[in-house]
Amino acid sequence: MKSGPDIAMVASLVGDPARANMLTALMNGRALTASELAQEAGITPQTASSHLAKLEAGGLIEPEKQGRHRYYRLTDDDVAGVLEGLAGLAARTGHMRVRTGPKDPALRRARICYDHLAGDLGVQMLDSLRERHLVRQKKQEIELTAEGERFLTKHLQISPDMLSHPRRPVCKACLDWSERRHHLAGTLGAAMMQRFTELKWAARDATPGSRVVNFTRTGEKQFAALFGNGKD
Amino acid sequence: MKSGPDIAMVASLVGDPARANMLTALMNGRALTASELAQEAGITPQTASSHLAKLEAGGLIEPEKQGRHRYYRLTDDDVAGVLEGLAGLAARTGHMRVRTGPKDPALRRARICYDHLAGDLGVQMLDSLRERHLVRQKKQEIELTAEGERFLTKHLQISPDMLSHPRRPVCKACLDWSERRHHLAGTLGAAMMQRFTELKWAARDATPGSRVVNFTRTGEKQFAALFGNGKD
DNA sequence: TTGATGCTTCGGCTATCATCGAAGCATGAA
DNA sequence: TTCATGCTTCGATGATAGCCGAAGCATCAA
Repeated sequence: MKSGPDIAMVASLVGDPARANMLTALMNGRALTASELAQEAGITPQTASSHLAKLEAGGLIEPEKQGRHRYYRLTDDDVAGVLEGLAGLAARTGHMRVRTGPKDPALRRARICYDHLAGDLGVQMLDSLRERHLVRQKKQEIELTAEGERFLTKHLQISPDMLSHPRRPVCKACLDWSERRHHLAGTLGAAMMQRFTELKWAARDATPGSRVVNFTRTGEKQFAALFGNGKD
Repeated sequence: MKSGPDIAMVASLVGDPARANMLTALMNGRALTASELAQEAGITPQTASSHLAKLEAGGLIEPEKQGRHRYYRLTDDDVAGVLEGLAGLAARTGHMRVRTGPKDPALRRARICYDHLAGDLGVQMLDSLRERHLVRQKKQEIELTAEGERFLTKHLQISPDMLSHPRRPVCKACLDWSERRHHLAGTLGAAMMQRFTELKWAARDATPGSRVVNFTRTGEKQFAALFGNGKD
């Protein structure tokens, strides 16, 4: 007996246009919120919720809860590989797809996420802190090391005492919207962003509602000196 | 704008259980007839016809007409690769599938296809003829070489004059049912099969309706001496 | 020719499933 | 607390598509 669903089961998940749009939106590795995926697929949040539950049950995507948002990402590279394969088959039979263009590059580079720095530079900063053992990260848990405390005091005039808060962690990994990686949240993330502003290294964009963060020329140099990865 | 179907289009093709069963049946590379695929999927020929048309339009399978049969095979290895990927994703989420067991081994080994030899030995014979340049093959077109004519006369007492027929080609590639490869049809294929019978190398199985061809012990040796590939 | 087999097309039935409105939770802010 | 936001569940609707019976071609055999 042919038995159960097997490949038809997982293929039918990808077979729905709305779900396929969501999955392709996740193809670049970024994790997106449920609402963003709904908009990406052109459907209402209710419908998207139903689709996301199915995709998750099918093992194609994994959720990560973040405040009142719910981020979804592809389970792993195997899923992305199969999607690429399907795209390849579709492309050669003439079923091309118009790729949704890249978003605002400034938004990708640096922006405000709640009250801390996100985007390319935000991810780069946490990477740098981790590599130099100024913080220790286990999944979403981030801990400031003694070496890290000294670093903050010396270079940014941030004392560890300032960071304690009754209901908010000092450090926290926050999933980045434009990158697939984490950046630094928590009271430390907020304090650092505030310090960057005070030092006139960066400022939020003047446009109302914009989340873009503009770095000054000297600010960018200072930032790169502290957290640079040598690429810039 | 999200534009058209893209991966959802091709994924939905695989997403239907009946079509998925057909495709998995084709995964081993063999080409199957429409009716066989219908049986494999557990549906009526009409329904299967509709599915096969869609799969063909989607570029997943390719037809090869053969008499009143219509053989289908996967378009290429890319398709098989994507199917394997999907199977992998399905397997790890617990959606295993019971593989359909192998068919009658005797039928696979040697059988009558219309009036010529098919099965493992039939494919092996054409392979041998091709390797030794006794025939030249381009796709389904097969041509007997001068060297081939001498070979036939010497070893099987088949003269080229016997083979001409007003409406039937001397040589023709015929798609094998148990192998994915071609075997030799045409008046030459028929003449060779007839000669094997006359020489008492082989005989059709006594069971009525059976297409199995039984080789005698000496017949198998003689056959292997002429067309062997060294494996037996 | 007549009959048989393999496959396709047509028409209608049915069931599945995507979709959205409305309401219900959960989290965070004031 | 009260309000707002993000997401989910429930219920009903509507359209897509798989399915089969019947009939129509095409191929092969006698």
